[in-house]
Amino acid sequence: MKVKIMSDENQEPKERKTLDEREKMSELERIRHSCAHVMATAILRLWPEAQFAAGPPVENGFYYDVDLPHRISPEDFPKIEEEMKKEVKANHPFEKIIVTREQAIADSESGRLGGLSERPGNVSKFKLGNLEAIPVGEPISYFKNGDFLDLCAGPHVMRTGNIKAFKLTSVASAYYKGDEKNPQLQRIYGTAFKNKTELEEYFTMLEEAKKRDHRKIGAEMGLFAIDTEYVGPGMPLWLPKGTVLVEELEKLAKETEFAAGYVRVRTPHLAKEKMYKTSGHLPYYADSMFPPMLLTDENMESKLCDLDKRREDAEMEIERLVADWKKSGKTADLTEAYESLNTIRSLGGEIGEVEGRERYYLKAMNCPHHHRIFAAEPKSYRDLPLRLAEYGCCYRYEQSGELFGLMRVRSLNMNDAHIYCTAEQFAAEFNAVNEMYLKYFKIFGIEKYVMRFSTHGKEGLGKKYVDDPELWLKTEDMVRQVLIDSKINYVEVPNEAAFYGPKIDVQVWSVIGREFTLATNQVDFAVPAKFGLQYKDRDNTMKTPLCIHRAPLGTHERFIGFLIEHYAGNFPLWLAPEQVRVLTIGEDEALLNYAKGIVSELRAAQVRCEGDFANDPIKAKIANAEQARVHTMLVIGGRDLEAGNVSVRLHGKGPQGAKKKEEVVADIMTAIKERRA
RNA sequence: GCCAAUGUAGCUCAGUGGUAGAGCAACGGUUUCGUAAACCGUCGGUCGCCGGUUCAAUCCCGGCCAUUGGCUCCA
Repeated sequence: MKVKIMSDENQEPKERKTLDEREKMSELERIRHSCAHVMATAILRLWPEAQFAAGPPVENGFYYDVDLPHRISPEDFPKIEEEMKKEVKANHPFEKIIVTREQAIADSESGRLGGLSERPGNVSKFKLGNLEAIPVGEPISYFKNGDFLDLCAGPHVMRTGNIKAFKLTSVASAYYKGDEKNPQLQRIYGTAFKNKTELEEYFTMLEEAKKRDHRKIGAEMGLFAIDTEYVGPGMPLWLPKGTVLVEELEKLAKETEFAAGYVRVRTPHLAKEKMYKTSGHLPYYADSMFPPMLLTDENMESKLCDLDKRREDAEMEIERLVADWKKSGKTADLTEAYESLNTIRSLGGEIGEVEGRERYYLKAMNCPHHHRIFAAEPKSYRDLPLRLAEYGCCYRYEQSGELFGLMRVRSLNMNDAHIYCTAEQFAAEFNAVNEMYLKYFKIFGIEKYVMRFSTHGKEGLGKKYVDDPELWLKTEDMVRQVLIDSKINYVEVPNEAAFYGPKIDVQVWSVIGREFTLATNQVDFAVPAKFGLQYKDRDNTMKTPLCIHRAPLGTHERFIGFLIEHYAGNFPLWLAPEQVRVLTIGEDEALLNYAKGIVSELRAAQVRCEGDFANDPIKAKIANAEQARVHTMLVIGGRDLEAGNVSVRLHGKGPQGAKKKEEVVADIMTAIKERRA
């Protein structure tokens, strides 16, 4: 199962690890890295022609990239594992051998490196490539276990027998050195632990994690559905219970933003091509947008149809002339016919190009629309900061292999807002946005987070993106200062900025260890100018505002996906799709009236309350309610009726005893109002 | 988009070269039960879609679609 996802971080370290850093490998990493060598040994016994590339330890195990005509499938795992066991049992030492570069090159060319023996004609090409990456002066070493000789800096465990517990897990493809231009290799994943118990615990943990998977819980609770046949992949339908989550989040955002001085706007889902040409999104982002819609009027349709017919006729005429020519043997003049065809063809192109044929795009982001709202009315410095907020629905054409439940979708609702401000106002505004993040983290009990501050690379200054190096540096300094001043947990990542400015991504981890980029916060000093956005300053001159893009709750889709796993579907009362269920014991009329009265009272107070008055034993009703993850169950029998009580039971926490009805209702209302955890 | 695996009832899963089963859910009854499942019955499937091999395909082969695990990408 995928534990690390949505990472902006490249899995492969961009910089080579130094030998000192490698020496710091933990015991477990050494075991795993050594296990990768053992796996390579096993694969070579089965397929001696295999060529290996890189085999590092990773977060939950290890992999080794291999090039092999035979496609390894999970069916091959048992026999590979069998060979691995033999190698472990042989208990070969991992011998370190220091060699010269010349020696290493010679051993690669003979096919010896990454092999069990010399393999004439089968050059260890990837090892040769790896050698080139080793800086001059750094010692070059081999590690040898049994017959397997590998170019490797180590470190390893002492002997193959030290690998006590391992299992192969999956196959994937990967590009050599992670570069799309390089050949694809088969990446065989496995994991290893210090002992069998820990290995088993790991797989048990994976099973547990599966139970919290938002896709599973989403289906169980009836939160969302993805109808790939009729709606399309990556475009979730929010079912009634999931919509509750959506609307509660919107309510939270609207209240928070209102208090922070935001104003709300609404915009269409489409815009003309000019919008995205102006914003500069098209050249950078076209692949991620749905293809444009081409608008033609009826007149043009018929013209194009007519042309199609004329073109076909012209082509047939040429065919006929050619056929006659062949048949009769007499030369014929085709010039005229071809000229006619070409004229028709060019007419088609012209019609396609003429004005009036508009391209519309589904919006992939809300900012350009908001910029046009800024532009809709003249602005003065008194209007700033202007904070435009919208839960805007965007569409992104994510690659098919990227779609993943609610976490990576093609239709998304962003908790979006754009803050237009002056450079002087920037720090305070940016800081207020950060405060908002922290407020939300507190409400949801998100303790582990990191803000990734993405800046442009040095070589990118003034070239790749916005051609104003000074502005870049100045803005980055402002952001950095705010982050430092607010003592927020952040890391700086060069080279990953948006094309219009530096950005901050907020990374969080769900309880099952999944990593998410939840929210984003970007500085834009480029696009407002492209749209000619200006305000009149005190000195009566026109100036361009800065813009902060921010989405503390990210998108509904990803945030709710995260929340489902975070809470394992056991939402706090304020979020729970079904907050209260009243369960009756027996069918006495007075009892039913009492129960129905409670349901009405709670619903009148906007509490999501249902009644289960069915003809089932109370045990069954409770089992149903527990399974549906109803937050609060109010069990009512004869005893409660007489005393004016309700017996409270909380989901996952069991019975809480009988209490006065008024007291319970009041407590429910307070817990919801406070968004109690 | 690339590599691999998977696709049987709403859900979880059996199964076979001779057109399919179980449990739960749903529906209809019976049951009147105090904190996680009372009993009986009924309904439910073009075995992902399209094509091929075959007397016969859910099963074998090919293509497509979708999902999953990775890779690449991610404003």
